[in-house]
Amino acid sequence: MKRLTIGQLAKESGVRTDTIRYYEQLGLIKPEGRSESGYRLYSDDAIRLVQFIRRAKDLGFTLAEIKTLLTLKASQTATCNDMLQRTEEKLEEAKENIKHLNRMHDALEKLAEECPGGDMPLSKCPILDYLYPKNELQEKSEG
Amino acid sequence: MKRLTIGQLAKESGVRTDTIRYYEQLGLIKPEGRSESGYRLYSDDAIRLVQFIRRAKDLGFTLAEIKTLLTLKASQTATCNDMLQRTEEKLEEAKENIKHLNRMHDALEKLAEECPGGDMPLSKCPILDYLYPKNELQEKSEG
DNA sequence: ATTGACCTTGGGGTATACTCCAAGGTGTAG
DNA sequence: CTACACCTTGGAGTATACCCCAAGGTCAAT
Repeated sequence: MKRLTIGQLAKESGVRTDTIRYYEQLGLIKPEGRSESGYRLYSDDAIRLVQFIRRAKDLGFTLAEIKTLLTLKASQTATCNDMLQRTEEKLEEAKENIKHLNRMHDALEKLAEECPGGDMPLSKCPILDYLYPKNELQEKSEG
Repeated sequence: MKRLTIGQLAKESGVRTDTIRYYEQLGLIKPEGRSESGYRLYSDDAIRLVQFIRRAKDLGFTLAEIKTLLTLKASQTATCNDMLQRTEEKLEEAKENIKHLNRMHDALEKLAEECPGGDMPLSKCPILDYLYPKNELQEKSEG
C-alpha cells in the first residue's frame, strides 16, 4: 500500500493541501499516520474519500452534512434508508431553493418586459417605480 | 414633514435599527440630520428608501448592487436602459443559479429513485456507491 | 553544503448581511 | 428623582469554505 504525502493526495484528488488540512480540522479526513519527521501520510483510499467530499458538495451537501454522511458510512448499523433520507432532505432543499429563485426570476422577467429601456428618463421607469413607488403628493410636487 | 428617530424608522419599515445603521455604513441611507443630542433624524421618505432596499434584495440584488441602483436613481442622466440592464443581468444570474440547482436536483432525484431504501445495508446503497465508488479489488476483498 | 520544493503549526483574511454587546448619554412618565 | 426605554459609538461575533502567510523543519538533487 503506497503512502501519499498531503501534496500528492492533493494533486491526485484535485484539491489544495490547505483544503485537505481544513477537512482534517473539521474531522472529515485523517492521515493514516505520520512520517518520522511529522509529515501526514495517507493511503490511496484517501483519494476516493476526498472525491466523496467533492461529489457530495456538488450535490449541495455542506461539509457538516458530509461529516454525518461519513459517520453513516462508517457505521455498522446504518442502512440504505438513512442514506436515502439525507438525499431526500437535500432534494427538498433544492426544490425550495429552485422555487425561491423562480420567484425572483419571474419578478425580474416581468420587470424587464415592462421596461421600455432606451433613453426614457428614470422617472417613467417601471422597474424603479416598482422598487420605489411614487406617492400622489410627491408626483404633484415634481410636476 | 415629520422627523423619525431610527427606532421609528425601523418600526415603520420593518427592519432593525442595527440594520439601518449598517445600511448607513455602506452608504445606502443617510439621516437628514441630527437632533441636538445627536440622534439620527429621518424624513418619512426614508421609509420608502428602506423598502426599496428590501425589495431589491428580494429580487436578488446584493447591497453593493443596490448602492449602484441608488446612484442611478439619484443621477440626472440615467435612463431606463441603465435600469433595464441591471435587471437583465440579475435575471441572467437567476437563470444560471436555477440551472445549477436543477442539475443538483436531478442528480439527487435520480439517486433517490435508484435507492431502494429500507433495511438494505449501505454496502449495496447506490447513493453511497455513487459518492464513494468501490473498486474491483476492494469488492473482492469484501465478498 | 546549498538550493529548492516540500512539509509543519498557528493564525489572520475573504465575502455577505447582518446581530449583539458594552459603556455611556437622552427623553419622558410618574 | 428615578425608572426605563431609547439613542450614541466602536467593535466583535455568526455562518461557510476556504485562501494565504510566516517561521521554521525536511528531503532530494547537485
